[in-house]
Amino acid sequence: MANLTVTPHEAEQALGFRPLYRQLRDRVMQRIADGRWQAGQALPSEAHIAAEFGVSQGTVRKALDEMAAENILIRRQGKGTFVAEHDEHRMFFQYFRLALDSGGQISPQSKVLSISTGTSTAEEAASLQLADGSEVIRFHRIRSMGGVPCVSEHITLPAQLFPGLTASDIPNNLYGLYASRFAITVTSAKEKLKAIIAVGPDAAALEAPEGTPVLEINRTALAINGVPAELRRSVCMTEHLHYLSDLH
Amino acid sequence: MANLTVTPHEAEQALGFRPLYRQLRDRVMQRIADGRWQAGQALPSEAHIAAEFGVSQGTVRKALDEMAAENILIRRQGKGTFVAEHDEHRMFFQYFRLALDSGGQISPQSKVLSISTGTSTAEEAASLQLADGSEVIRFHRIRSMGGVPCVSEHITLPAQLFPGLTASDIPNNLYGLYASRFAITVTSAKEKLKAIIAVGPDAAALEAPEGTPVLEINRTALAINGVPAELRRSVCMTEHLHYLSDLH
DNA sequence: AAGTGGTCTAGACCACTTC
DNA sequence: AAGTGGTCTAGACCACTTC
Repeated sequence: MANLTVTPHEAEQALGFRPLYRQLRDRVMQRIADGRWQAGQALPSEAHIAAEFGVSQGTVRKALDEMAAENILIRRQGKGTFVAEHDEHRMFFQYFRLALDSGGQISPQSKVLSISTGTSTAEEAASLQLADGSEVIRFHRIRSMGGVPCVSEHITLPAQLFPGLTASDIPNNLYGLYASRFAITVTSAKEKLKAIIAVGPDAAALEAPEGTPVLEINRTALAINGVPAELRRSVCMTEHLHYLSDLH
Repeated sequence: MANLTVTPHEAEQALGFRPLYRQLRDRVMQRIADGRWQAGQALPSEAHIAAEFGVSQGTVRKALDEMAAENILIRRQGKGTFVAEHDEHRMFFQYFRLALDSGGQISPQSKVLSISTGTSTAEEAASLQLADGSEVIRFHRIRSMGGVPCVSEHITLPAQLFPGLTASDIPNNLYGLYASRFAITVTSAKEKLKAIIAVGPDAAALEAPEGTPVLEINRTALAINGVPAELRRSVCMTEHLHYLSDLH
């Protein structure tokens, strides 16, 4: 185990006890991150990995099993261990919880109505854990299904994390863009929902008559390191749509 | 391993391959279910369990680790393995997603307004996977926070699963009652949310003025075996409340 | 010092997939 | 037949808790 940490005793001194299989896990993660082992491809067999890193197959197994439990790897008996493909479609619907009452889950079209930069309000700064008055990027977009506007979205981003973002860059799947261009991987989000009456620019963008009840969703999205990366206020027409929530 | 299934070959014939550690898991589950190992109490040590069931300590470990991952057991190095306490409070808020805008999560008071039995509608039968026209129990209750009505709930139960349920039985925490009195443990639920305008008996029960936007939640709750056990339509005032959704 | 779960190893054999 | 991950065992040693 010359390649990994050292003796248990030294490791203990340095940063508490860190098991071999976790050290191995770190190194496997590194290989995935630097592209030596690519998404969708097979890793070497347990035996090969064990030989290369100088640990037992049992230790390799423990590291890979842990990563499989976190959906980083996929293991298939008889075939091998593969780097998971966080495919676009699945990722998208993980954070898009609106579905048609009739059953289908369809992808909406998006159109950016405005984009601007400015200084954060006290509330934004608090939610994004920024210093007061930090630079933020704001944009407003409308999402439609089959040509019918259904969601009006107001998004606020810390400018520091998204240098050079402009309206022309904005695709339907924002979190894919955040990951590929800004190395910001959204891993969780917290949403607060309310029923309100549509008013002002939202009502206009949604073509909602006076007094229409709409679903307001306030989201804070967190990056992989737990840092808030996005605020999003969505106003949704729910006449033919609903929001799906799974409780476990 | 005379106590567990038999030979691998026979098991294979019977129902496909079922590993030893899973068979052991089943038997441990049974002991927890029949009360021989009670919530909050320690199990015998891995070595004792291994000896009693005639398997290796590694196999015991694999069974217990799996149950720990599912929050059925809690393992503490140096202390032992304990049956998890699915405490009331945690269980309740797992399925009660409404919180005050001001921050606190408070438990609402409940009052049953009406209860009746009848035959299921086609829609209810489909959602509960019952034969058309099966007997169901329906009740309507109102939940209040600090004396202010906030949720109007319409609940439909398959009468077969809840024999002898009457209005006087109904506590604030229904799922606790289902588990303790009817041996029905709700383990997951799917909710569909919409924004609507309060009308009829809901508006009356909520003391909602004409045109008030409210959050409508349609829940299907599933028991441990995956069988639908309850339908619940909740109509919520969200002026000072919001619905919390965590996405991962 | 004694008891608990946690880590790590080495090795046998099995289930599944591919050739 | 050969290669993969999955199961199971036995045993050594370690980290943590309690006495």
